[in-house]
Amino acid sequence: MTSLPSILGGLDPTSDRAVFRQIADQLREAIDRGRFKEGEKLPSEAELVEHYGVSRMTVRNSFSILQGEGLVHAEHGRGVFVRPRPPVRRLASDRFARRHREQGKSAFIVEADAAGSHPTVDSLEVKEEKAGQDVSTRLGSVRRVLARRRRYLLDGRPVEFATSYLPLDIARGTPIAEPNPGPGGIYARLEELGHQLDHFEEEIRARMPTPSEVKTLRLAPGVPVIHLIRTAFDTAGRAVEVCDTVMAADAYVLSYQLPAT
Amino acid sequence: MTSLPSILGGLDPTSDRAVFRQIADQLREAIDRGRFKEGEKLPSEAELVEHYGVSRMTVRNSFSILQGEGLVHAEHGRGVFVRPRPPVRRLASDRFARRHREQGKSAFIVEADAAGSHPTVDSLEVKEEKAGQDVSTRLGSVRRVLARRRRYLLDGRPVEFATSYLPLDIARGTPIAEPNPGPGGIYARLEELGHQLDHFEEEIRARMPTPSEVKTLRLAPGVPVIHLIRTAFDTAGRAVEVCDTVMAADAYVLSYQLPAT
DNA sequence: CATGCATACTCGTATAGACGAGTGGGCAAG
DNA sequence: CTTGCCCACTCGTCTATACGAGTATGCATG
Repeated sequence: MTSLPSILGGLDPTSDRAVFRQIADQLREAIDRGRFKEGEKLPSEAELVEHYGVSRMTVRNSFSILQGEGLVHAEHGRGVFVRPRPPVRRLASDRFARRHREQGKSAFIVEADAAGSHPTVDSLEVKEEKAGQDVSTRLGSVRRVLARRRRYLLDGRPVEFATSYLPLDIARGTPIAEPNPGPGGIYARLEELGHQLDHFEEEIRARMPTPSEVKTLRLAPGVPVIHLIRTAFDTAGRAVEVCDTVMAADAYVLSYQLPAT
Repeated sequence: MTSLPSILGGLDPTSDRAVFRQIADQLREAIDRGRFKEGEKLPSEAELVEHYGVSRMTVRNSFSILQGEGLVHAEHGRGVFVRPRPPVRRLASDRFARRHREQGKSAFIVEADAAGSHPTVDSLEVKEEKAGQDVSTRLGSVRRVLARRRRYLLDGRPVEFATSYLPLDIARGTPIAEPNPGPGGIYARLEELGHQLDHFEEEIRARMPTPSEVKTLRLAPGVPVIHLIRTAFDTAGRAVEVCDTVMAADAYVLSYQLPAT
């Protein structure tokens, strides 16, 4: 183990930059330079207190900055570690192409298998409920909807939480209202029911997670979520489904292909 | 002003939830319920110390949680305020359609004007430089590129920082290498130069900002960035431009339209 | 009336100390 | 050798205090 002073330097008392920021800066730089590698343990609070000659709260303050940036994570009783960048899942813009649907398996399963990961779907809930303001508007002023909630996991890690909303007059009494809608998912069923799909509209936001999202996605501090709202339109121009998806941002790259016409 | 106890309730000493989390929970809920409105000042640290009978650091700890969630922001000497949700800028997926280009103004200016905001572009830098690993790969192993850097502001607020990279054999000595490339932007110039555009590819990530991004975008704590990398392809299948964009996530909603074929 | 300063109130930074709780290694007892 | 406990080390939470610095308000002075 290399000695601390050789990695971390000292403080500049003349600087007007707060001490805890200077410490955070030095740790961040050391991480960026690879002096501390992914998954590696940073010096303990006590060691940094010793090295810099500051109080423990000041060191903790520095750590909390890095934690907020998603650079490190603390483990109670073990130490503070450089957060490994987890493998990412790519979502291609053609993931809902009919040709994929025709193969029967869901987009999530197919992609995960291809990437060599072990996909799971859990906490499936299917029920009728009152439509929220936003969903109601998007679906064209419907009052009640069928809601399909599910959570996706990759190698045991939750990465995505999604809810599909469908108008009752379309979904009630069909396979769509079943926990397992069958091969090709609900888009395949919609087309069988005569709702030929025309196009999708996707809205993307990024923000910090709510506490409840932190819980269901087991998010580390400093990890934002990608909030995607997709509306499916049939050839008659009617919105037949709204899918509200919250993804752990550190697990995803979205990819879109746009024509230049 | 309503009295604090009527809004905030007390602590549960039997709970194993940390005191500062309980306080954060109560404040968060009060904000969600609209007891504290956008832009409104929360009770001061001193008031909360009084109300809950805890030390100041504990209260500050609560605030720092809410700040990390992007719910509130502190102003030195003034107080802690509920962060207003700023007006968002929508990026439609047809924003690079040729018909828009033909009108001459840049997409950013047109959209901002339409939304009634006052758009600005600053810190324009145009220079030749060595291509980074990623850019080089995307452009097909070029070594040096023309880099065009600019920052976009809306009503004085920086919302986006973008860099375009173009292969030198395409851009050198053309209007693209000028600070102002002329009406329709560089895509119009590319087509005039014989590089008929075929399609774009966009990759989207979300993450917490680096300190340097916090600075140039003047980001509040708890605001993630959307990182968008767009590659433009001509009809010959060659990548003719890579545009690397970092956006303040609280200022944007991206919108894409996908065919269902 | 206008200016400017004093002052009270705000958050920012830092110290020092205390106890709790999770983790892991070593040692002693079986 | 295995089991189980103790202990050292780690981060988590909380208190109490101190001083600095930005903001706003009102009052005194000109």
